[in-house]
Amino acid sequence: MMDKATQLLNPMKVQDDMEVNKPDTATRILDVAERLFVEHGFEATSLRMITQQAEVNLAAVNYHFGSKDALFESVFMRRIGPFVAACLAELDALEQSGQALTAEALVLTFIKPCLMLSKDPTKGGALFVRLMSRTLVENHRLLREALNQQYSVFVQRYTSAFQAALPQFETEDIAWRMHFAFGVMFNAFAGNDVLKIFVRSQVVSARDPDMVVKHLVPFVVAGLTAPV
Amino acid sequence: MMDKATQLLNPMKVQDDMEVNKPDTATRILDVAERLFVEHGFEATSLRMITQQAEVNLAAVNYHFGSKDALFESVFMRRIGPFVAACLAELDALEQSGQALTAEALVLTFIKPCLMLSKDPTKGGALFVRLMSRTLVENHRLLREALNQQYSVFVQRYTSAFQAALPQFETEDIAWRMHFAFGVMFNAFAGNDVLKIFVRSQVVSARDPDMVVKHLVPFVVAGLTAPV
DNA sequence: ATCAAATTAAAACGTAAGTTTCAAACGCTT
DNA sequence: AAGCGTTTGAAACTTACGTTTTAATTTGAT
Repeated sequence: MMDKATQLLNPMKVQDDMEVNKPDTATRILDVAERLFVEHGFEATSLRMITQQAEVNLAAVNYHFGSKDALFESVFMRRIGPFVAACLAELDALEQSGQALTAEALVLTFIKPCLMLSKDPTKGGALFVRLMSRTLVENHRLLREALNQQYSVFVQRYTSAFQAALPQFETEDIAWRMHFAFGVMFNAFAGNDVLKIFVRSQVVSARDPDMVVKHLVPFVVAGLTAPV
Repeated sequence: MMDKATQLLNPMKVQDDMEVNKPDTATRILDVAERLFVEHGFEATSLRMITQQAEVNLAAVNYHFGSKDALFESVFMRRIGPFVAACLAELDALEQSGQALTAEALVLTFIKPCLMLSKDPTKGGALFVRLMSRTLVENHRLLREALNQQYSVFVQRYTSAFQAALPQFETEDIAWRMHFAFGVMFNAFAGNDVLKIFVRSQVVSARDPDMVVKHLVPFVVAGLTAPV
């Protein structure tokens, strides 16, 4: 298997393809797998569904990724790194800007990357947050280990920042509020709507990311800053 | 197959059992299936896992419920009806009590049934809300149809109530806030914690329902009543 | 042009899934 | 006690899954 670094050094390869802009096999698998994992979940998505829609051979998955488990990990890891990095960059920028460290400003450091991703199809679009959401409830063992080791800094940074922004609250209160706040935000961008179980067409279903943010920010900020 | 009504007329049957308090086959299947569906999801739970743990024969599932799909529907429907009824009863009680129709009071009409269920193992305990949560993201087609027809009144009643409690907001704003509010509440009781993906032990993980409520109510009420 | 490595293709493998079958056991009425 | 509908039990069936194997093909460097 040729590694990514080698591929990037030879971009002419794609020009030889008959079909223009058709990504290589591994990328096509990742793209289709991401969409199907989000739509149907990990277990309900078969390698045959993936390879058919990606127009690649069945064996290509095991050749490029090793196993279905490893494919899922690759799908997830492709997105999580850049996303966390974007959030931390926003945090850095805010802290070094000299602006007041308010709850709203902190919320926006998370929302802006979400919004950016939601609008960029090449970065998985709105699919990524939905993938996170599904991953959360499906609770993959392997993923937990890797994420704990690599991205615990994400929570630590936000915890410190919120403690600085909301000094009037105790650590435990802040933990609860962060728990709720990130929950709402993730579910909002993922389009999870409990009420949609019961009624057919909610206004909320038309999920324009900008509209989500417009209503989401006041709600979350109010929750975070509410008196105990 | 003997129907439930007939069974209830013959309670002596259980007394004949060697093992005391051992529910009948169908109930044992429902109980185990509920737990496994919550823990592993619908697709990842096999009928063989269920029947082994329930100590019943494999064919019993198809005999009593018809199919795995139908079993899931039975598992879900056993809980949703009483839960919605409990919420509506709280709503009725509140509206007829003459108390002020505040956002907090409305929130409590939802939270009290959640809390009640969470503490009653015979009613599925905390499992039910987690089942709702998983069902939401797994998005079963069959279930949607049934729920839309039966329980749209749930959303309608709460929508009317919140419109009365928050007359200063427009209908669309209220729809968004309800969307967020019910999302937080469901996820709180379901124990879904996005941050738990990144760090091993959150305080929130120790999920005492009373603690959840204590922190949840101020957060949700603040979000619902925040100025636009 | 040639050769070795990387990739793709087709087929088969072993396993586990949901479902079905049919006989045995049980429970209730007569 | 007999008979009949209900329930349970053990086994087999069909299908689909993830994976492996082997050969064909393509690719890139010599």
